Amino acid sequence: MTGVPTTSADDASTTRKRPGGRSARVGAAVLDATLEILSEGGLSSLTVDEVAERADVHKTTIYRRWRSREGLVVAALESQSTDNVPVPDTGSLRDDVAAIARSVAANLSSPLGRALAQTIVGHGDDPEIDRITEEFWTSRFDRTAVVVERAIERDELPEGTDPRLVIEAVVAVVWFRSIATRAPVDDALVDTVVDVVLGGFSRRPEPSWGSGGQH
Amino acid sequence: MTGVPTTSADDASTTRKRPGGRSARVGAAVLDATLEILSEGGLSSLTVDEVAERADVHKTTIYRRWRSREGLVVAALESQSTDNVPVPDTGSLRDDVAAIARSVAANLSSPLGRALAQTIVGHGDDPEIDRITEEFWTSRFDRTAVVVERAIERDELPEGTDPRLVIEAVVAVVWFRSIATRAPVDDALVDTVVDVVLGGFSRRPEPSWGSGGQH
Amino acid sequence: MTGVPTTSADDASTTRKRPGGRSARVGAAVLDATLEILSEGGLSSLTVDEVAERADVHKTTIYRRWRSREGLVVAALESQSTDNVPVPDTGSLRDDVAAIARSVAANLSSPLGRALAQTIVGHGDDPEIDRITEEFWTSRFDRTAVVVERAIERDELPEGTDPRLVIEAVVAVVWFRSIATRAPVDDALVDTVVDVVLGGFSRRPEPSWGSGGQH
Amino acid sequence: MTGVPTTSADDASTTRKRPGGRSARVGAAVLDATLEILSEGGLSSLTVDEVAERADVHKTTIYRRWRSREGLVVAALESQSTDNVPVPDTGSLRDDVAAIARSVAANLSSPLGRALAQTIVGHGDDPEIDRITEEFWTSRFDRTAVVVERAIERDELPEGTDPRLVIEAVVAVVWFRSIATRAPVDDALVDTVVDVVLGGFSRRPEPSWGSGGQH
DNA sequence: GACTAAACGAGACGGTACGTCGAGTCTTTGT
DNA sequence: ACAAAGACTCGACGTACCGTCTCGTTTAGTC
Repeated sequence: MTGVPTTSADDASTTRKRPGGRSARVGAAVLDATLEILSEGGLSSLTVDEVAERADVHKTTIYRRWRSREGLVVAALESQSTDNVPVPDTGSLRDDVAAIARSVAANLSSPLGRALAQTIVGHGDDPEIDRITEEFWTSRFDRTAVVVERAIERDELPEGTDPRLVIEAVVAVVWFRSIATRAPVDDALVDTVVDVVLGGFSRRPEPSWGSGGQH
Repeated sequence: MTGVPTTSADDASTTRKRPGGRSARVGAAVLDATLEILSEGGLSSLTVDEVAERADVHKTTIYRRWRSREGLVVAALESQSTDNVPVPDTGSLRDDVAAIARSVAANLSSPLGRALAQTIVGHGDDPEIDRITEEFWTSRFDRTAVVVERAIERDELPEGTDPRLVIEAVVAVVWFRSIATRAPVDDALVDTVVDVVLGGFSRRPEPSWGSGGQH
Repeated sequence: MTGVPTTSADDASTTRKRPGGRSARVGAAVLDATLEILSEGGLSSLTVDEVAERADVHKTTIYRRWRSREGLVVAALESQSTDNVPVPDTGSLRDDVAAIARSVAANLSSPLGRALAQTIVGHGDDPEIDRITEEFWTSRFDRTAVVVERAIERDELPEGTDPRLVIEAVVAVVWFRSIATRAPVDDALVDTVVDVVLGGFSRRPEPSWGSGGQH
Repeated sequence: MTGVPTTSADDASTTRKRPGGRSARVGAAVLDATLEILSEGGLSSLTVDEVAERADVHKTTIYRRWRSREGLVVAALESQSTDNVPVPDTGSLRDDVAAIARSVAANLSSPLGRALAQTIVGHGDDPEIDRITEEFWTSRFDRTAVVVERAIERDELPEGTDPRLVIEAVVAVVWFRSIATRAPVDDALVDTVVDVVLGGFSRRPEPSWGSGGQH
C-alpha cells in the first residue's frame, strides 16, 4: 500500500509461537481458517464447525481454546489486525491523514474489515469484547497520533491540539459512511473531509467565534 | 406529528385497511412487543417466539406479515423512528447542530438506538435492509439540512456548502464514539466537534491552503 | 407361543393413536426406529441421532417429545411391552407357571428384553424410571396372579398364598440367571425351579418345620 | 462382619509387585478413588477424569493400566469384593441361608453393590466382563455351597441336592427385588423365601406330584 | 553410584454423542 | 376458505466424557 510498511514481523506467523509444537500449529490453522471464512463470507457465514473442518481440527479443540464463536472471531481478528496500520510520513499533515483515512476505508470495504466492525458493534455487553475493542482503538490511535504530533512540530497545527481527536474526526466520517450510511468513500470525499477537519483544527485556538457567548 | 395533519385520519398510518380491524390490532401489538423487547435487551435478545408470546399472537401470524426476524425488527424500528428527529431552530448554527448531535447521541445510548445501529451494521448483503437504511438516512439528512440552509442564508456559512456533509461530519463522530469506540459522548465533546467542523466549513471556500492542488 | 393369546390389539400399532395425524405418524416412526435399533444392537448402541435418521425425523423433534435418550427408550419399551404378557391357562399350576417362566426367559434372551433390563437396572435415581419400573412390574404381576388364584381355587395351593410371591420366586430365578449369572435358562431348569417353588408353597401353611422357632 | 472370616490373602493384593513401589501406590490410589466415587454416586457418576484427580494421578496413567473405564471399574470392584462373602455356620440351614441372603441384600442396597450389578447387567457383549462375571459368581457360590453341604450331612436336606441351586433360588429373589423390582427386601421377606425354597428342596426327591405326566 | 528402561506427569487432541436454541415452514383443525 | 395453533425441519451451538498422542521427567532396579 503506502510506502511506509509496518514493522512486519509476520512472515512466520503461522508457526510462530513455538515452532514445533502441535498446539501452535493447531492454533494457527484455526485462526487462519477463521480469517479465510471471514474474508469469504463475512461474519454471519462463519460457523465453528466449518472452521474446524477447514483447519482440520476438531470442534471440541476449538472450544477448548476459545470459549465461544465470538471469542474465536475476536482472536482471529486480533491476530491479524495488530500491526497492519500504516503510519505514513509524507511530510504533509494532509497527506498523512488522508493516507490513514484511505487505509481505513480500504479496510472497511473488505469482508474482514466489516467483520471486525460487526463484531465490535454487535456486542455491547460482552466485557471481553469491550476490552479488546478498547485495546484495538487505543493501539490504533496511539500509533497514528505521531502524524499529528509531527505536524504540530512543523507548525501545521497549533500546539495543544489533541492528536487523537484529529484522527478520529476524519476516521469517523469514513466509518460512518462505510458502516452506517453505506455510501461509497472515494478520494474526493476523503480530501474534502480532511480539508474541513484540518481547517477546523488549524483555527481552533481562537474559538471566540460564532455564538459561544449565548450559552 | 408535524403541525400539518391530514383531516382526522390520524390512526390510518398503522391501521390502514379498517381502523378498528383485528389485523391492525395484531400488527400494532406485534410491533409494540418488538420495540419493548428491543428496549429491554437489545437486538440479540429478541426472538420471534417471544414477540409472539408477548403480543399474544401466533408466530405464524408474524411470519405471514413480515418475512423474517430482520423484517420485523426493521418494521418496528421504522414505525417509531420516523418522527423523533428534532429539527431545532435556535437561530444559531452551532446550537442547532449541537442539538442534533446530542439528540443522536441520546438515541444511540438507548437500547433501541443500538438495535437500529446493529441492524444496519449487521447486514451488508440484505437488499431490503439496504433500502431502508438508505431511506432512513436520506430522510434524516433531508430534514436536518434545513438547519444548514438557514445558516447559509444567515451568512454563517459560505454559499455552496453541502448541507448534508456538515451534519454528517458531526454526526459521524457521535456515531463513531458511541458505536465503534464506545467512549462516552458528553457535551464538551459535542461542542468541540461542532466547533471544529463548523470552523472547517466556514473557511472552506478558499481551499488554497495546503497541497490540495496536487491531487 | 402358548395358545392363550393376549388381548392383542396391536396390529395397527404403528398408526394407532390418531389415524391421520402427522404427530401420530412421527411418534410411531420414532418409537419403531427405537425398537428396531434396540433389537439390533441393544441399549448401548442406541443414539438419538440414529433414531432420528431412521425415523426420518429431526432430532429436535425427538427431544421435544421425550426429554432424553432414556425417556425415549422407556417410551419405546413401554409401547410394546404392555400387552405381550401371556397369561396361560392350562389347568395345571405347574404348567402355567412354567409357561410364564419360559416366556420371561425368552424375553430376556432377546436384545429388547436385555435393553429393558438394562434400563431398569441402570437408573436407580431417576424418578421417572422408578415410576415406570413399578408400573411395569405391577401390571405384569397383577395379570399373572390369576394363574395362582385359579390354582388356589382348584386347591393346588393353600388359601392365603400370596399370588405375586409365587410368580416372583420363579421369575426371579429366571431373571437372575439371564441377567446376573448369564447362565443359560433351559427347560430343565425351569421345571426344577417350578417344582421347588411350588413344592415350597404347597406346604407353607405349616411352617412348623426346621428351626423357625429360634428367631 | 460375621465371625466367619474369609481366607484372607488380601493385604498383598493391591500392592503386589513390590510393597513400596510407586506403581503399587498409584494402583492402590486409583482403585481407592474409584471405589470412593462409586460409593458416593454410583456407576453413572464415575468419570475417569475425576478418578485421576482424586487419586492425584494422571489420566494417561490410568489408561496405561486399565484398558477402559469399565476395566477400571471391574478391577476396583474385584479388588474389594472377593472377600466380603460371609460364610455363616450357625448350625441351622435356614439361618445360614438367611444370613447369606441378608448379606446379599445389604450389599445390593449400597451404591457399590448396585454399581457391581449395573456393570454386570450393562455389558452383554464384552468378553472380559463375561469372564469376571462368571468368576465372581462361581467364587461366591462355591464358597457358600458349604452351607448346604453341611446341611445335607446333617440330614436337613436330601442327598443329591444341588447346593448351588439352593443358594441361587434364595439369592435370586433378593436380587430380583433389589435390582429389578426395587421393592424393599426386609427380614420378613427373606424368612418367607428361605422357608419356601428350603421347603421345596426338602421334599424334592419325590417330585411325583403335580401334573408332571401331562407333558 | 551411574545407567537404562519402564512408568508417570502434563497437556492437548480426536472423536462420538448429547441436549439446546432459534429461525422459518408445513399440516391439521376450528370457525 | 382461511387463519390460528401446533408440530416439524434445519442448522448451529456448546458440552461431557472417552480414549489417544507426544514429549519430557521421574523412579526403580541393574551393573
